[in-house]
Amino acid sequence: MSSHINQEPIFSPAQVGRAGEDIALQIEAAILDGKIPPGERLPSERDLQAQFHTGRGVIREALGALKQKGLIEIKKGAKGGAVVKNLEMHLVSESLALFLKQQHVTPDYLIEVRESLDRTITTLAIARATPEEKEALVAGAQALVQALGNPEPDMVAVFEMDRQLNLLLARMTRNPVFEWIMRALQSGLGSYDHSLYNHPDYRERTAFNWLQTAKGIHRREPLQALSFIGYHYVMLRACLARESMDSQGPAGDFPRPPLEIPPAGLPDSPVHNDS
Amino acid sequence: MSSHINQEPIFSPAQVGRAGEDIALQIEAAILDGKIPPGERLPSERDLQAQFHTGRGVIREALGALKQKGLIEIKKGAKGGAVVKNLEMHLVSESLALFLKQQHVTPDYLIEVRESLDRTITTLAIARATPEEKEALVAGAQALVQALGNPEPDMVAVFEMDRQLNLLLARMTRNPVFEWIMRALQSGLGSYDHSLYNHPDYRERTAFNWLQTAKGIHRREPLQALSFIGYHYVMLRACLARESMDSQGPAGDFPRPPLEIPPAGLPDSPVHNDS
DNA sequence: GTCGGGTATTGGTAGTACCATTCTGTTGGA
DNA sequence: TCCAACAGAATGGTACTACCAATACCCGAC
Repeated sequence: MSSHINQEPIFSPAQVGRAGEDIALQIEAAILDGKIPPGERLPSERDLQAQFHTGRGVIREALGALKQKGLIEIKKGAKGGAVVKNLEMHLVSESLALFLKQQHVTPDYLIEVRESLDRTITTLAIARATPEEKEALVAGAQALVQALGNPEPDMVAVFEMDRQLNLLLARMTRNPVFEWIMRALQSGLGSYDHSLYNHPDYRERTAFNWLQTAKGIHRREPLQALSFIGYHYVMLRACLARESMDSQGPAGDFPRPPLEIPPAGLPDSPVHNDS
Repeated sequence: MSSHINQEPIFSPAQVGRAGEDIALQIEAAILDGKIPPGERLPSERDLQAQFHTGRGVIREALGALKQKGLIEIKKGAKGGAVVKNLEMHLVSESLALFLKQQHVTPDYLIEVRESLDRTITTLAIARATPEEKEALVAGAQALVQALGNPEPDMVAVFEMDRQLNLLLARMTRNPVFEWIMRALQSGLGSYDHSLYNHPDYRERTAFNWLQTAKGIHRREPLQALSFIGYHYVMLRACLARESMDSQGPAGDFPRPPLEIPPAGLPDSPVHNDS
């Protein structure tokens, strides 16, 4: 049953001292070169042990490293073993999240990056997305507004709708790299973004602002869309600032947050609808 | 010699079936909670084996995972062992870079993202970097120009200088997330960027353009700096287009590249020097 | 005081044995 | 004929032992 990799010995015995890493690198290279396509099974640990002329512990260590990187998936039992799988985004995100945790990165940093990315993404989306996608974006934003109109909104669903809207927007750039970075940042930002929907003061304005952004994109009005994007981040920063004050100073009836928030209810009609 | 973690048993025996992961998670949590600060040594593998009531192989697997994540560093010999270290950014970036590699992203996508990122980074760097950093950037660009003035330039050194300039610029934003993304994209872009220095036609212009960019940042002239950034990517795209034509069509004396490149030798004096 | 070797500690590798899980094929009954 | 239950094989997971290799430290000879 060692005929999965039968063309010729892809792998060669490892050097001493770093056998585990060496083997992991060889297998990783074979995977990235496409010699072992996703879905294919690697030989069993005992077969690899024989191929590499090493102990099974070393093989397990190497496979463990690849599993950690997300390159393979290991299943037990007969017909189990290591299967090459497509890298999933969430692993990349996890790696970033780990880094952000240990470095104690404040939300400011993430918000800044996301705002700049959002601006580029919006511009590209206007230029490249199909009318159907733009309409889907507007429809999604309208659904978000509607969901928040409910006096007892399902917040989990709302968060997911927001997330999907962001990803759709990123996808509209026709550049997958934007979507990947966006996903990674989203998992890092996560809860911060949610706080915007948790405050009743910001909730409706945020959703309505999303709708305006979508409409701006649909009308192919970059400057308008960018204005709404900016307003989103103005609100997000103010919301987080208020939250941190709430948690530190004596909660209750302190003055309004330092950053003055424009009044709610941006008119829908003033922006001319005939494009 | 098990007194490094002597307050109380931080760790508890692991459940069966996923002992390795379980142990890795426990240690990781202890590290991220700050119970084991960076620089501290973990108990030896044999001590951990006793604490967790498990085999040494499992311990090695767990430590290997943490090492893979970059949370610890393992040294051999007496007084060796696993020491907690600060997460290095390049490891985190590697995660995204690995993903980009497996997805076979074309250079177009990466270039687009990098250009938009470069523009934001440049703007922020002008606003936030110290004068010393800006001078260092100019000095680095000058060194690059000088290195390429040599008829037989050390290309490896040139690539590294270019890389370092990019990272310095990203660091000047005071936002580590930009540096993270930059590093990830760099390791993905890598060789594409190098082609700019490999073509004699573009080599000097690229370095000179770097110098102009750095000077624009130093003079706090965002629009000028952005113009030079744009020119860099104009050249990069043209260079890659020519390369792909070279490799496909009959190489030799075909017409000039489709995208007309402005003449070399942008004047240094015309931009006013008195800021 | 300095150099050198011995020794203890610790990670790295090899190998074996056994357990747990999963699939597969066979067998026996309805 | 069909289906369910069981036995067996393949494979990863764990445990344990032994030994090798590198490193730091100590101690004695010079």
